This record gives sequence, structure tokens and C-alpha cells, in this order.
Amino acid sequence: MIKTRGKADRVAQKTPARSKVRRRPAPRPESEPVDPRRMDDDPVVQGILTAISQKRLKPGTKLGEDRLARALGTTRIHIRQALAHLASRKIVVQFPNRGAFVYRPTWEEAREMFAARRVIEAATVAAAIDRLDKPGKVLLKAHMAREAADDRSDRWASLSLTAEFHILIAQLAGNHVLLDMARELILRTSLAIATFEQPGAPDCSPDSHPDIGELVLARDKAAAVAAMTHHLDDIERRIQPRQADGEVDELTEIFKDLGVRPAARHDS
Amino acid sequence: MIKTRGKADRVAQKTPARSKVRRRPAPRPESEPVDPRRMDDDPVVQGILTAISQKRLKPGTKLGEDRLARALGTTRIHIRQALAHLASRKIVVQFPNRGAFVYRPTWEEAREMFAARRVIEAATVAAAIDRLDKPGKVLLKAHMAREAADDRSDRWASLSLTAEFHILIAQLAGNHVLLDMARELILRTSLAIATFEQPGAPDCSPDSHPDIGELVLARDKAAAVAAMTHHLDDIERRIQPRQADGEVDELTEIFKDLGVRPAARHDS
DNA sequence: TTGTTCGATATTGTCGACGAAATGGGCGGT
DNA sequence: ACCGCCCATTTCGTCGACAATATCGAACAA
Repeated sequence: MIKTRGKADRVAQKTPARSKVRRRPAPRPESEPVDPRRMDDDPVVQGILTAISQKRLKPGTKLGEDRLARALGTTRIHIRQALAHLASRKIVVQFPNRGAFVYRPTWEEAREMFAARRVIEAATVAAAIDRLDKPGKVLLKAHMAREAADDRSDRWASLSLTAEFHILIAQLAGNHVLLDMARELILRTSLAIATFEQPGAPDCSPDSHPDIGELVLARDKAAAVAAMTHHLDDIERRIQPRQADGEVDELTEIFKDLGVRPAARHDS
Repeated sequence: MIKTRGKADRVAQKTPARSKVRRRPAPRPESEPVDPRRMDDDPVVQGILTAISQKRLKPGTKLGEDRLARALGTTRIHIRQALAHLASRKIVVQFPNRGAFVYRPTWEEAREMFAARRVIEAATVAAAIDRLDKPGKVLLKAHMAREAADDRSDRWASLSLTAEFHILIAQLAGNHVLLDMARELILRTSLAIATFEQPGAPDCSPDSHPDIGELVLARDKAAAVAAMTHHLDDIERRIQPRQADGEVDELTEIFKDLGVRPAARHDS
């Protein structure tokens, strides 16, 4: 008979307020309205994300499912979901029957990411200045202090710190949509940098951050936008279009001034 | 033994050019280098996406897995993948153990989407003017002709058409990253409109499109940017912050100026 | 030695089924 | 008549296993 299911087909999303207006019978403790699932909170996703932003996972790295499952202590299905999510956000690429790899942007795409960042972040600094208030100033000053106090002893922590400056600006802008875009762009940009950086160049000239921060605190919008744009230009200038198709070129690059040959290959 | 798998761990992403240079033994027809999986090409995703952009799926609609699987003639696992992808892009929301629903933005988020669109699309028109060339002009003129010839006979086709104008501008900008963002924003904006629109108001004042198009063709950047911004303001003004939490309020809205009271409540 | 073919291995993709949670309706108590 | 509880049904989440495909190594021919 199949029972065509006449109702409840479109019940409307909304934090599951019970069908009627009656307040919940308190089966739940309180204040837990069953939040929507946020894949970004998944520990697997978080792990891969921070590993990437700290450059512990390099572009092109294969992310095998079974391997990750064992490494992170979960089952393959969670890994699959996490990888699918990261693939949707273009943090990883999935090839059919071959697996997932950390995304490696092309040179053109890297350029386009920076162009997009200039657009977005120019808007976020401007908006951040517009709606800057006491708590915002406190947050900004606190971050600037943290960056000033950073002694570069922990390269990974420093990398996170510089990225957080840009994210903080986007947060101060108060637009969650722009914030998400900025987050995504910053992450993907770090992939672009990792792909095309010259070996041994710093990631993000941290010297510019205090200047930008001061301009924001001074509410000098035009100068702050100009400084941010210039800052991003600076970062972009640090990358070069080396052969992005790697492997062979990578090897020639590695061995070209090294003079060693594989010898006779007997591992173990 | 476990076999720590000494090599090939990071082989680099790159369109799987065969391990050697030899041409393939011809199991594949030709010219198909195994492209990365693009979830956006999935027919299920496409179906839901166009259904949403044409407002055949309204915000809040429940997207049951088994139901969709039967409706679209696939298995549940494909539906799950598609829904996960759409959830990553915030087109749908997934509640644990409750299913997926077409995303219904909050009022603030709707405002933020428009603000973001002003930022992105101001940049895309500007860039489109900068790199406008012959084929670009042809495309733009062709689209303007199509919009001019549209007789609104097919409401769904008209909706797609107006969205495509904005996407075309973004395409002309030549920045794939910005293009993707514009695509996503346009789609989510249409969800915001569907959520908060006043019943019976047109979606996107199509009258503005010819003006903007002409300004682009005339390469008047300042005026085009201003026109685009104004156009988006126009659209945003058409929505109102009605109670977004729906159902009860939705019903009161439906019946509020209808003059009927529940009387003495004896249904049937 | 160089290049090709074939088989073994490993990894991914998919399916079916079961357990878990929530929804909805009916029942009994106040 | 209303409110709360309980159970049946539906739907989602997860696990295990199998099939499909690619990768790797070795044997083989030129």
C-alpha cells in the first residue's frame, strides 16, 4: 500500500522545537536544542585542518583511508565522511579508486586565491573598522601582544598565530559569511604557499601585522585597507611558479645540486 | 608484520598520468586522464541544486534519504554523499538522527549574505570590465538578449536566467575562486530570498540587468560597480524579517488577515 | 639493458543488514 | 478535558563484507 506519507514532509528546519508549542517535557537537561551537525567540529577534520595549516601535511600527500583510520583511532567511515567534507571545501582532492590527496593548487589558482583574498580581506578590515568597539579593541590588542611576544621558537605555533591575525580581523568584521570565506581562503592560500614557496622563505611577513593592527585601532580605513592589500601582495610575491606537476621535476630539483645517486637500493 | 609501506606515501597529486609515458593499452577510449571527482557534477547534487535555485524546493523541506533514493532512482549511499556535500556548502542542514533539511538562513545571516554578495560581485564586475574582450562581449550580449526575450512564461526558467546573469559576470571576471564563491552566494541568497520574501514579489528586479550589462560593455567601471551594488540593495530590500522560526508563526501569518478565528474549535 | 605483460597485493567503492534514536499516536492518570 | 507516559514505526547511523580497480613486483621477450 506504500502509504504516501501525507504530512510532515515539509516540517521546516528549525531547532527541533516540539511539534506543538508546549515546552519540552525536560527529557534533556536543558539548553541543548539538538544543534545541527557541524562537520568542521569533527576531530578528524580538525586534525587534518590544523596539520595542514601548520604545514605538517604537505600538498600532494596521500591520505589513505585505512591508514588514517588507524592513525586517528576511528573507523573508515568517519574518515570517508571527513575526507568528503574536505574535498567539498577543496582542501583535498579525491581521485576515483585512487584515494584522497592534500590539494595542490595550480599556479593560476594560487594567483586567483590571492586576488580573492585581497577582495575579501579588504572588505573585512573596512568592516572591522566600522564596527570596532571596546571588546574588539581588547581582542585585537591581545592578539598583537601575542604576536609581538612570539619568539619563533615553535615554528608550528607561529604559523597558526599569523593565520589567526587575519581570521581575527574577519571576526571583528562581524559577518559570518565573510568570515567563513576568509577562513577557507586563508587555509587554501597556505596550501598554495606550501606548494610554490621558495625553500626557506618565511610564510607571512609578520612585520606587517602590527602596522595593520595599529591602523585598525586608529580607525584609518583607507590606510588599513591599503596596508592589508599591500601585505597580501607581499605574501604573493614570495611564491614562484615552479613546475607544479612535481615528482620528476621535484626530484631533479632535489638532486640537481646534490650529486648523489640512489646507489643500489637495498632498504631494510 | 604490518609492512610499514615505505614508499609511495606521498606521490603527489597530479592528474594520474600513467606511471610511465607509454600510451595506455586502450582500455579507455581516449583523452580521459581520470579527472578528480567533482561532487558538483553528481546528478543528485545537480538535481537538488537546480530544484532549489528554481524554488521548487523551499527552505525547511525535509530531504529524507530513502525517499530521495527512490525518487531519484539510486541507492541511499549516493544520497548520503550528496547530502553531506550540500551540507558542507551550507545548502542543507543535517540534524543528527533527524535527517537533512533545505537550509533556512536566519535573518542576520540573510543580511550577511547580501553584504558578502556586494563585496564579491562589486569585485567581479570590476574585474570583468578589466578583462573584457571580444568573446566576453559576445557572451554578455547573448545573455542580455536572452533575458530581454524572456516572456516570463516559465517562472522556473526565468529564475534560472536571472541567476545566470550574475554568474556570467563572475565568469567574465576570470577568477575561478571568486566564481565559486559567487556561485555559492547566489545560491544561498536564493534560499534567503525564499525564506524571507514577501509573497508575490519578484525575485530579482530584472530591469537592472540590462543597465548593468550596458555599463560593463561601456567599460564604465565605477558606474557598473555602483549599479551592481545598488541592484543587490534592491533585492535585499525586498525581503522582510518575518519570524523565521516558522510553522506556528507561519500559520498565524497565513490566517492573520483572513478574518477567520478558530471559532469554537470543533473541527471536522 | 630496456620495455612489456601478467599476477599478487592493497585500497577504494558499494551493498546489505542491524542497532540506535526520534517521531507520532494511543493509552491511562489526574 | 488535559497532561504525561509508553510503545510501534520510521528513519538515520554504523559496521562488516564483498566486488571493482589501481598499484607494485617479477617474470619474460626484444
